[in-house]
Amino acid sequence: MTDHRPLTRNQALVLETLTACEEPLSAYAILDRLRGEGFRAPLQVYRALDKLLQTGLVHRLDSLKAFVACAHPHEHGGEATVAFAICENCARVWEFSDSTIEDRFEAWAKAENFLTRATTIEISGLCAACREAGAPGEPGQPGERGA
Amino acid sequence: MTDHRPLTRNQALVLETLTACEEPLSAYAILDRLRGEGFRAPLQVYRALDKLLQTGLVHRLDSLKAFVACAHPHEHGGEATVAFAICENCARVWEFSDSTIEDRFEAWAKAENFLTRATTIEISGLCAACREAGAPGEPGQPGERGA
DNA sequence: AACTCCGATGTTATATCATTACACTAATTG
DNA sequence: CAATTAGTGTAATGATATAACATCGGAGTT
Ligand SMILES: [Zn+2]
Ligand SMILES: [Zn+2]
Ligand SMILES: [Zn+2]
Ligand SMILES: [Zn+2]
Repeated sequence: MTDHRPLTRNQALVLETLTACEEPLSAYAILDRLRGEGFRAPLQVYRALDKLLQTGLVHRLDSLKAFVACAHPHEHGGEATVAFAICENCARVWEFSDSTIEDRFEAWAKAENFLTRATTIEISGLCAACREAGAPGEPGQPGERGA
Repeated sequence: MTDHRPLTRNQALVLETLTACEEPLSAYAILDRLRGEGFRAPLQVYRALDKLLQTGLVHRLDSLKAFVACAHPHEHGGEATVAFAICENCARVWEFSDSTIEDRFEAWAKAENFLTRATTIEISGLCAACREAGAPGEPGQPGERGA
């Protein structure tokens, strides 16, 4: 199923950009950072992202409309359900999974005869560092997304 | 916190539109359905939605970029974490909550000292009816979203 | 009534996110 | 070689969401 051919130049550049960045980046923010490498159009980014999403090297955060490199020690091929905690202040992301949570979702699906294909879990809030440093709105370090 | 003043005309119209529809609707789909009532611009819809989202009468499904009326028997004011199961074939949505799941998220947050503000859970797949009727991709009844 | 405040409204323009369409290149394979 | 497949470059377009500004109307005061 997982195709795993080596990454192309565009795919590698997009992945490097995301890996080098602590925060999620929008597709257009990635584009801007890769103009020096010859990127000119959104599609070049979106197409690379499509592939990286398929292979699990990158995740899309629906609540931010942005993308992050997978930073989780787990193997994503195993299709484990992953949750993302996103700090609204510094924009950092934590990936974690919990087998009990997975079990409960499976139980619900079984009871309802629902065939699960994908599960999206995103938690927004304040990370430990930002709780101490600043306040729930006061930017400690704003952590600008985008350009 | 919850303001609960009576709904304005625009808010009521948007809510009625969503309630009358079995599927989630995009803001622009709502706009199209309300042109007969005098709606002309996206902002009229988005502003009404903002209020309805605040009061919990409507939910936004990030994975669909669409909105649904709250159909859950629960009281949303209680801030219970709700999960949405979305059929990719017929677009119908099921809302449910599970205290064990909530407990596990709380446990993670406590361990990480993360202050949770909102939790988004969306499960995509095939509902029981569509599993029997059709196939995992073959449209039994496509269930067109949007216009 | 006149004044003020505040939430809602109407309208135009703009920003942001994502895809369609088409022509082309490179590697693979029979 | 021809056929297939994935990837690429470019322009145009579509879909989703917000900014900015003027106005309106009710509630509470004076
Ligand atoms: Zn991951
Ligand atoms: Zn933080
Ligand atoms: Zn609800
Ligand atoms: Zn269905």
